[in-house]
Amino acid sequence: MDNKFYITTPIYYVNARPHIGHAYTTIVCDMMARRERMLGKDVFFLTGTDEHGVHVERAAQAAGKPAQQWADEVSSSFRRLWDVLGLSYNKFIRTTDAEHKRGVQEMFRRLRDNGYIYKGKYTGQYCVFDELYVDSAGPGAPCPECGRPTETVSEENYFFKLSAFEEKLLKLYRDQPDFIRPETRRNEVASFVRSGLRDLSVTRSTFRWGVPVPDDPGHVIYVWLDALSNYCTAIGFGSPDPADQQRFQRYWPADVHMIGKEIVRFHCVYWPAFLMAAGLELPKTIVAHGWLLFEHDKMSKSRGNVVRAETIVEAMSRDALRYFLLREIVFGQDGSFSFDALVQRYNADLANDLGNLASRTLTMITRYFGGQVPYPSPTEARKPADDEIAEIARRTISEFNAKFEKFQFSHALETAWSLVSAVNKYLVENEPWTLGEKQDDVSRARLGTILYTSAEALRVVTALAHPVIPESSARIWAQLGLGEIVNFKLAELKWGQLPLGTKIGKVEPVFPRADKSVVEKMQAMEQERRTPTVETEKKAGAAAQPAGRAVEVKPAPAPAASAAGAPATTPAAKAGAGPPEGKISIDDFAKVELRVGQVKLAEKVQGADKLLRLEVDLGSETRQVVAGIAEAYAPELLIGRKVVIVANLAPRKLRGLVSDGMIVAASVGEQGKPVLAGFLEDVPVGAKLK
RNA sequence: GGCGGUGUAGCUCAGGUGGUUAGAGCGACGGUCUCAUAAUCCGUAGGUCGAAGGUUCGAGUCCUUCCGCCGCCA
Repeated sequence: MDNKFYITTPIYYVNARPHIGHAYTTIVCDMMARRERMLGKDVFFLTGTDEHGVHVERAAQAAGKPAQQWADEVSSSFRRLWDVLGLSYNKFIRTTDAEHKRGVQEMFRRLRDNGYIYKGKYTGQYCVFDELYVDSAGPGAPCPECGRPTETVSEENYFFKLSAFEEKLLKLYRDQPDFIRPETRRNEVASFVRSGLRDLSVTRSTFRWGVPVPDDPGHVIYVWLDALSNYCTAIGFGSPDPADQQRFQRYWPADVHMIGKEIVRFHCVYWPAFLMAAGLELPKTIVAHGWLLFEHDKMSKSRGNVVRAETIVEAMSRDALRYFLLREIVFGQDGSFSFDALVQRYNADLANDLGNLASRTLTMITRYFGGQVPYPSPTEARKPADDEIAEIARRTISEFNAKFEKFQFSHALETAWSLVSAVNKYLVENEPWTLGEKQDDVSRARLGTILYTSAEALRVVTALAHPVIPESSARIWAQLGLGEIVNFKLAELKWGQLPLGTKIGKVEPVFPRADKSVVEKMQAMEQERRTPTVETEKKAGAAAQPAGRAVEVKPAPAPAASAAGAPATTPAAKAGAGPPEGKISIDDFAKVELRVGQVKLAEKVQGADKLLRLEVDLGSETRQVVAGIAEAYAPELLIGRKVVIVANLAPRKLRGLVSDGMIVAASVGEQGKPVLAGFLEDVPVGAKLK
């Protein structure tokens, strides 16, 4: 078997700045890359940025910058973050790189030469915002992605014969069950393909910011074909240079494409179809992880927090963040992040368990044996407890590796920590400190055995955990007197390799305990860094969707950005010279347009217990508003009622319905029962509140 | 609406092919030790395993229906 390992992150779309969700994806890959390197593989770890498309063009425009300059700036902010996090990527690709563009054109040519591209005419609905053709929809129908009205267009495009791959893809999913992980994603993809594939439009002529189609520069290549090709172009595909070609031969196909669950379809349907059409090998496996959600901060008013990785690194450490993400979140599922959970996990596992084990073990070796790893007694001073630890360690190594192979990172770490617990218990039960007071030979031999056992177990855990906590594990390793951990061959790890008589290094705490003030510090840092520009999330500011452009439909961080997310979660705008902490200025309030409206129609939303669809007359116009008040108000009782509407809230889609505005209500009691705002005197429809 | 998944202690999760009193970690509470980062270690927490039926000598573990949540698709 060949000895290479090629792993990729998605390339991140540069219409928004990086946040902890992007960091999560990339950290997982970094950890896997480090582990494979430790196992002796020739690793190529790729990440980068996706920089074409109308969103970028638009974001740059809003910022008053040329598209390339905008892309340069955002791309470098990603790169900076990866460097702050100490990630070990081998290459950072940008889709605006000349080599990449050349490679994409080569990919297009191959598809065309192999007969999978044809020119056709599309007439139908198109969402300009998402660059998306909406099939089987009438004029003006809402975009399924963003809810904005679609436009009717008729244009000539190049199409890819995706329909020709239906059977081949289904066969692929059958024959290679690990092609898509986890299984639930594979089921989704298979059922999608089974329902029939349409040919895919793979060029656009409505904007310029992209890779031109070879021999037909009036068209640019659709962003997905452009973006996905990065996995090949980054390692030399499409280059005339023999060295590049050799590199491509060496590393392709990818061993792992790591992606977020929102871009599964593109990677598991389109990408393999493109590759088959181009006559290239398919990646070994595509792994979709879940999203990182942010818990509401219970100590203050509920509000959505977008946490930045830099804050955690600065207030705690890189390893604290890495450990948390990999241990706390069950890989593949959505996970929730909170500062409290982070600190708690750090203290419990890293400071109290592992850190303290290192500290107590190494201190005793220093004190009782002058800093030299003692000899374990072969016979007389040996007890069953010592062999039990050795046995647990052996089991831990194999279980840890098995879980890792199955991408069960959190469970693997749990397994490793069970060894830490066992050793802490072993120390209490065997009381080496009591033996340390005695000078007789038997006591000395017993003491040596105990401390050797403890130190050796510490070594095993440290080696296993190194990919996850590279810096602190390196320090423990050095304190054990073992030199550079990166030189260690993980494949050879087994019990009993700690050299006897090793002179241990200077002992110092690796994981200083974090107290509550660290949480406050991080919260304050986030508060401070939060700019007046509110970058909102699609899903009520709750989900950080790390990887995909498909859902990164945020507007650029433009000056006048308004909240498009959950109305209740708008963080207080804060500027250096602004109003006092927690207050807003009259100007801020003036941004909110509140108007009196009259309910003309109210009905339950199918399939949603809490939602009502309302049509509200605002005087000048009638709006559709979807409100979560069905449990408190019967629809028929609302008709004719005058309510207060937030009139300038960006439209949002709920259960497939566009909600254009928000109804104002008090939230009462623990259940947050809504009580609609109203007036004691009669007021005209359309009146503005101020 | 179709398909798929899921619902186990306060929280996060384990619980192949059904079998004694349903588990772990964290948190909480009480206690202990003192080598160690006020860490470790021990004990306690009494969860109708979403609900109701069914199959079975026996079901968290299989079947049916219902409810909740989630995903994909339409």
